[in-house]
Amino acid sequence: MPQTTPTPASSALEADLRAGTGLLSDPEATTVERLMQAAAHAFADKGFHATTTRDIASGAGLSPAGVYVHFGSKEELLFNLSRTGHESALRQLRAAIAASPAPPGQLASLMARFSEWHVEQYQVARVVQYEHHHLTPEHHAEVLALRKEMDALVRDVLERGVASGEFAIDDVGDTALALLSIVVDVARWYSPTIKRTPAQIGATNAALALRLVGAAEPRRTARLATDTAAPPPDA
Amino acid sequence: MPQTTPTPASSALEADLRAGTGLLSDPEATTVERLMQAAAHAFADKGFHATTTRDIASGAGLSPAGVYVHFGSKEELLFNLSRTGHESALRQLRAAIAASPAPPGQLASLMARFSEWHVEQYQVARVVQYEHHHLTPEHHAEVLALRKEMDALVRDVLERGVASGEFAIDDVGDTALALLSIVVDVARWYSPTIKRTPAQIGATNAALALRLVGAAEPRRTARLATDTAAPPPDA
DNA sequence: CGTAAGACTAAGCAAGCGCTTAGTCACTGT
DNA sequence: ACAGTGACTAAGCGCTTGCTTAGTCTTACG
Repeated sequence: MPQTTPTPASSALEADLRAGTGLLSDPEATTVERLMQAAAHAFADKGFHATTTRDIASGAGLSPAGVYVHFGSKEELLFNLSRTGHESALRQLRAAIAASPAPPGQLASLMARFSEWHVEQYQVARVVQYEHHHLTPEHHAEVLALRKEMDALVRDVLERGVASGEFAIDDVGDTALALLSIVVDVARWYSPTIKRTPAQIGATNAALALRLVGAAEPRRTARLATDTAAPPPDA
Repeated sequence: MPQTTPTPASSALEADLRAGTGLLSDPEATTVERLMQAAAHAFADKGFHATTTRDIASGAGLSPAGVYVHFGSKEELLFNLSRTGHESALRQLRAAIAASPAPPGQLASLMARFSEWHVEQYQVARVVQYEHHHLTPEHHAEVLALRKEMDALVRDVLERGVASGEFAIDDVGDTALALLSIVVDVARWYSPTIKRTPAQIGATNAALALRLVGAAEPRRTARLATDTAAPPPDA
């Protein structure tokens, strides 16, 4: 049985600030931070199982054994990344909802900020959205609780908007799921080679959300697609 | 260099018909079909790299070496699955569009049938949507061409709806991406334990799509969520 | 100065991996 | 009757994997 290191976690606020630092780990960062960055990069790029502990070690500038000074196993590294990532995402959601007094503004702000988070932290976001089922059952359950909280926050905004008459939708659960699909899917299709800025993507998804709940500004002029606007569907 | 078997492909029409056959491979099916089913099951469940060729072999009722009688490598198995899966998806899309004369009906039919496909073939759909980047560059390029076709079909329906004045949207590319996000994401959250039928999910997504393009039936009564309707966000 | 603790590496182990080899068996055509 | 063919397996090869061990170096502290 492996001697499990007592699970370091590196200030989650720091993690929010260190946004898109690029391919090679920041040599100024602590070793634990560099390991988490290297793991996020590799897990997002190739997936948990295709990533070797040697990939992570060399990405952080360590020998293969250096990983195990700080993390008891590869799965523990994934868990730390996944947990802090979910917590970071939840913080964004809560802040976005708090930034506006009424459901329509809350929904717009929520979609914009959460989409921007998926773009700016797209490596972490990919791990959060697509790698959590490789966790051990115990760790998976812990992360699932955070995911349910995220879902509940979105549903709550929708329910209050329906109650106030500002939203006109058929079903809160279905609509919440569709809204989250639009955001979560950003982590799948986004690539740094895409030219749209995080703010543009956020604004687009906020506008789409308001349409979906029947709270969009009255009417817009229909406009045919120009080649300048649309992103490629795949990298 | 490995002696590559001349790439069997098993009638794609057959593949469409054999929908959700469950966990264990159909013993009536041919060996190639059983291998593809076992691979789809394992790849969807654990991902390409976490799946061993021994998993696939035993899932198809063969010894580990039996796989290599029919496929030259594990990647070739993924490629066959991915290619026939993309072709099957494309066929659904085209049939859905052909089933209706005007853009609103085409969009509704497209969203409904494509969503249903993601549910009924959810193991294949997961491989199609989430495993294709594990292909070799050559094979990846081939399925990317099929993916671009799928995207083009959706955009075409939107553009014709905008041109006819039936759709009122801000940007065709952004809207097409959001619609595809809603459908593709079905493969992520769907699980056979969920109680909603494929037809229900398809109808929901068709209705959401019509709202999103501003072509929904005039107004609906706002209705608060009841516990009976909404699916869980995770398995 | 001595020593204890922590961060790290060189080397390597056992297990599991993708895939191959050599051969068996059932069936087909002549 | 028999050679040929294709589907399949038992055994295993060479390599990579996650992780461990034993030890070095640096820093902190009495």
